[in-house]
Amino acid sequence: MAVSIWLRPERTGRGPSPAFDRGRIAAAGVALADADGLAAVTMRAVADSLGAAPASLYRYVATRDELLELMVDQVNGEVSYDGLGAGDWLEDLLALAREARERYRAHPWLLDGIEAKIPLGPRATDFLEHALAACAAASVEPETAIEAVAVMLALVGALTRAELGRRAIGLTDSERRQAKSEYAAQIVKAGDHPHVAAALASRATGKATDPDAQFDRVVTRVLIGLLGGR
Amino acid sequence: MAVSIWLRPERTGRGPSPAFDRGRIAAAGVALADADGLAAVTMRAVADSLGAAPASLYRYVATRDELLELMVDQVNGEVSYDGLGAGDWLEDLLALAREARERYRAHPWLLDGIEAKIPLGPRATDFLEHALAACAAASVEPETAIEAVAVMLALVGALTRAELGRRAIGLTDSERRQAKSEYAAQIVKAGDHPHVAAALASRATGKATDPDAQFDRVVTRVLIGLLGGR
DNA sequence: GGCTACTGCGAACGACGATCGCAGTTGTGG
DNA sequence: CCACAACTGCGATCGTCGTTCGCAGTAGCC
Repeated sequence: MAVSIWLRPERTGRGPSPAFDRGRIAAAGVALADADGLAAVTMRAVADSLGAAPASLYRYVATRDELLELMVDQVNGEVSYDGLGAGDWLEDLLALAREARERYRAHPWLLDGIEAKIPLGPRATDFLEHALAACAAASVEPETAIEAVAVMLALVGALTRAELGRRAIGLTDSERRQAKSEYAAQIVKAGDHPHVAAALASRATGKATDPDAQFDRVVTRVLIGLLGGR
Repeated sequence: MAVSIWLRPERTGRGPSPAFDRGRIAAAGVALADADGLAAVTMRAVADSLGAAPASLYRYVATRDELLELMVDQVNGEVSYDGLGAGDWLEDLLALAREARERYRAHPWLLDGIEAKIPLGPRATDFLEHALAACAAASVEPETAIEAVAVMLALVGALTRAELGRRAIGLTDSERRQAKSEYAAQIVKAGDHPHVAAALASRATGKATDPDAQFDRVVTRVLIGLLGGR
């Protein structure tokens, strides 16, 4: 029941043919989430956008959580694995990391922490397979490889979140604006947090670093640190 | 209004003295979340556990999201910064990482992704201050330091999540049990995902690795990779 | 051609977050 | 000393949500 992503009871042929399928429902949910965030994905809204009644969805999806699982699996199907296996393992992993970041950019609601509480779907297994294949070329133990992939994915999420400004490690944009006339500014300037203040100042005055270059650099260093090489 | 963690309108003295304070409400929310997960933290449940009516909470907290902000800030106050600054920067950062992991262990609902969509609270700023102070001893630019701290925190979350088995990068425990007789097993054994199958097999047969040693090793390697040294 | 297993769905339930206004309480100013 | 103002907790209620139940209709099977 919890693994319902994988399988559905097969049709006996009896009765009217279904009006939709799980793929279309998931796609409708993804469209709503892309437009107005994860909170906009209500059963009624999805049903509306499909021209159906709210109760009809439950013929295809057991619960809203399962719909979210299908949505995550759906966007995992957008990942491309072209050009892998030609270069060295580091290039392959970096390409996979870029692909994962593109997925976060296209569907920022993935950053809301849904993936963490959703079982690994079929398309996520595809990603894992390719990532482990790349690690195998680095000739490390499987446990080390799984570890490295997990770290890489967490890393991509954190970096993309920072890039999208949804929550910088410093302050949110809107907050940074408010902070000047708020208690936050007092705390920072009071000297309780000199390093934070310095970091905020340097970030304000510093030249804008290229996010793509930063991404590649950090991911590469972490992967080399974990898998050795070079 | 969004930065209400930092400040509240001061009392004029007029009227009856409040029956509670934001700290007690946050503590009640933390207790509920610790016991039954984040979903159990409803305004009514928190009010009940305080012996108050649901509507009364809104005298202290503007919205449920603000209550969650207070809860996160509350548990951030449990972090200890003792013994820092004595050794080298790597030891300090590792100690902070261990402290962060302890926080996740004590309050697993932090892994549900709340932190990501909550503005940086006062106690989180304290943590950031200590972490940046440690990075300063490594003599790196502030931007690199912020980056490294963000990566470290994402890393701690990912590792702790894996350790708690809430979602291993492989499969959930309950799922791994079901998978044997489910479609998942078919996929793995069908040969579509040989590396995933190998990793699962090696994990099943492999000796149990010490999570603490693994944690220290991974965090150390990543930090060295990001901040240089050694 | 009836039986059966399906379909979509109207109506409803319970729980939730949030609001409004009222009764009670406390300090303050005249 | 007392009326007013500024607070308090909170009962009642609203709108929305996820989900369930049962019914009417439909298509294949024996």
